[in-house]
Amino acid sequence: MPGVTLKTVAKAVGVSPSTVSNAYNKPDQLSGALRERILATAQELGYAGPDASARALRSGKAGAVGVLFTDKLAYAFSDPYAVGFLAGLAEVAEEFATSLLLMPLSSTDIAGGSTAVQQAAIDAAAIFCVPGGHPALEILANRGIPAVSTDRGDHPDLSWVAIDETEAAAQLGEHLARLGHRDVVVLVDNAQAAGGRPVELTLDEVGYTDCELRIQGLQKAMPDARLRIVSGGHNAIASGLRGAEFALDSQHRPTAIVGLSDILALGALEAMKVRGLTPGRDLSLAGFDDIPAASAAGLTTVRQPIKDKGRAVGRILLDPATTERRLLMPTQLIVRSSSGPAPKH
Amino acid sequence: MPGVTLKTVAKAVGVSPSTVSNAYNKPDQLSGALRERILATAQELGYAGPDASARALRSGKAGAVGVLFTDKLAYAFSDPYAVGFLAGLAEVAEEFATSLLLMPLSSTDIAGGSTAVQQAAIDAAAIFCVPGGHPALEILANRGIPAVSTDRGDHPDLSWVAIDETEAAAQLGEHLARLGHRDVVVLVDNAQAAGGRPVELTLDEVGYTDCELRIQGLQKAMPDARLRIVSGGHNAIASGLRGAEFALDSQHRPTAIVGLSDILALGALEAMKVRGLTPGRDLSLAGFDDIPAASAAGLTTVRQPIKDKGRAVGRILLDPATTERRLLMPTQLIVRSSSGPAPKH
DNA sequence: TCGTTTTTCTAGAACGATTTAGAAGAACGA
DNA sequence: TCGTTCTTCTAAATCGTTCTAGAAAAACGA
Repeated sequence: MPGVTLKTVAKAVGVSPSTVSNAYNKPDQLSGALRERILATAQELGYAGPDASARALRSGKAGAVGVLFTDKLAYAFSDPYAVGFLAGLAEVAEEFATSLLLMPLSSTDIAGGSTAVQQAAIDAAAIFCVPGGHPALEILANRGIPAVSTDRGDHPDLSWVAIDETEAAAQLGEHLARLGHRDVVVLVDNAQAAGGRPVELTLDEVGYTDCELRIQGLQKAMPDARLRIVSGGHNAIASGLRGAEFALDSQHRPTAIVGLSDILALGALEAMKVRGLTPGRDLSLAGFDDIPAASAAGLTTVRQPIKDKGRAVGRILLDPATTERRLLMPTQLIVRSSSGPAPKH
Repeated sequence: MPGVTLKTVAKAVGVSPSTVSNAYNKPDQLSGALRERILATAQELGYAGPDASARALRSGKAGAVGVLFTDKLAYAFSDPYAVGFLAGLAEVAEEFATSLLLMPLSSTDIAGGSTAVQQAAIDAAAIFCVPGGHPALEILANRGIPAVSTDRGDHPDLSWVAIDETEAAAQLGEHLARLGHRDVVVLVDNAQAAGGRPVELTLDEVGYTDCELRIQGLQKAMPDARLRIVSGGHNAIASGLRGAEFALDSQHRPTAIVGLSDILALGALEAMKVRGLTPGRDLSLAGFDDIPAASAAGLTTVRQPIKDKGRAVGRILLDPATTERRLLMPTQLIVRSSSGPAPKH
């Protein structure tokens, strides 16, 4: 029962440990007959094959790619956008017989060093929407683990697969400007408001670079508009709902609300429903990402090819044939019924 | 740059490797001053902390829980039901600072032993909808890795968190029987039909135990009904669509279609749309799981608490305080507009 | 002051494999 | 027949930790 190892098998068969190892890893290094005999004996002894950790240590390959998510891991699964990314990444991982290691990013004790980012046995890492400058990124860099981010970073070593955030937002901004919108509230994901009370933020307080760029893109495309940044908490329907309520109940009511993710925009849609407001007529609403639910809800949004993004990250990490280290994916403005002309004052 | 290890640091500071190890893992085993000094030197040398594989090898703990999915990994993400499970599991994993290792289950070469199930460095495993008797399960058992399945297994060692499949299906069966349905097509996930051509199956060919139980439950609750089992491929919208088309175009057209997952039922809904059939009037439709899209589509279904299922699996795997090894979760019939009285002949 | 306990640190043996270099024997060509 | 090339297998070193004892020094109680 206890401790059946390579050595045990080797002794039982009467060969050296190296040979047993070869039986598993390099079948052409030994005669077929012997290999059969080794495998049979192993089976008989209840040996389940080379130990994963030992192999990883000696050979320096873990056979797994780490995935780092913003904030709570459980949280990532509530956003179809994140799930789509994962699906694309998983597709490539599967192709290369590599596992995906989802690492929780508990910010507590990150200095102490007992986090998953420190401990995880991985060969490479995919970084999904983690704000630049996050300590976890430094840890990865320190460990010498190649990483690909979904956000353009300024660090020269970092690879990324991203979109032109500014340009994408500008497309949407132009659309809204053309419709005559001058008062816009932008809903963002923000930890400050996670307690439950919505907050209004300055551009500097936003935190995520991609969000900042989107807001700048919007502003650039609608120079005459007044943009306010509001957050109702993390990236979730409920946060969008709260943020939109805050915006709708404020003194100066906007004529358009832009969620920096469809999830947030869908939350805002709920808030409008409660108040009996019709999207596209009483108030315009737009999102980002174009998740499946967006089309069902008639939400104007900026589509990004999320699954392809996941695939591309996977290829950079795993496929030696891929030489491109930085990729800009196309985006597309999808106009639906939730956006319409600004109501005349 | 090359090979900075515990030893390097130890030598630099002038202490033994054990002490450096303790500085990281057992801070109370050495004076604070020395610890500070060690950590500082490590930083200086660019040492990123103990190597994951080496630690895993020596201590016997990998800090990760494996997740095994039916079929393609990329595939799992297209089903909100699977995603919900993952979310619940991730929640608990996060609590215990444990990573989640998603393992591809490529059936090729499973005998050869080079699969993720063989190689993965994991302490425990969650098995999601993998049919009993699958070789991967045996491998896990062989490796001595504790596992929890989402299906009731007959193996005495196996833990599980499941639902009473028969009873859950019987609830739905009674509902349909009461509505007067006598001709029912059951849509199932099946690899045989993955090529694209829908097939009609016998109960024995279904493969998945949980599906078999559901069909038996349906039959039990509607003894007078004629049940036909049809598959349009794997668990996906498109498969449901193809399976339903096959059923609707067949000689003996059913008055009700039951998808053994909401995803399959939603596919059937598409097929009905194309043909201009109104669910609940021209044809009744029901599913399983109650994913978010089901309520939006007005789909009658059997709800199961999937996130709780994930959480429970996580607790059994990770929480020593949890002693229960087998759990039956409650289910609930959710009647919506997609089911109605069978049209009079 | 002297034994006893506590704190702080170390030596050396695992952990379970893979890898490198090379030995022994078989097969081969001329 | 002899030197050469394969094929098949092995010995020993290593991968980078953590663990088990136990030693040395410091603190303690009486």
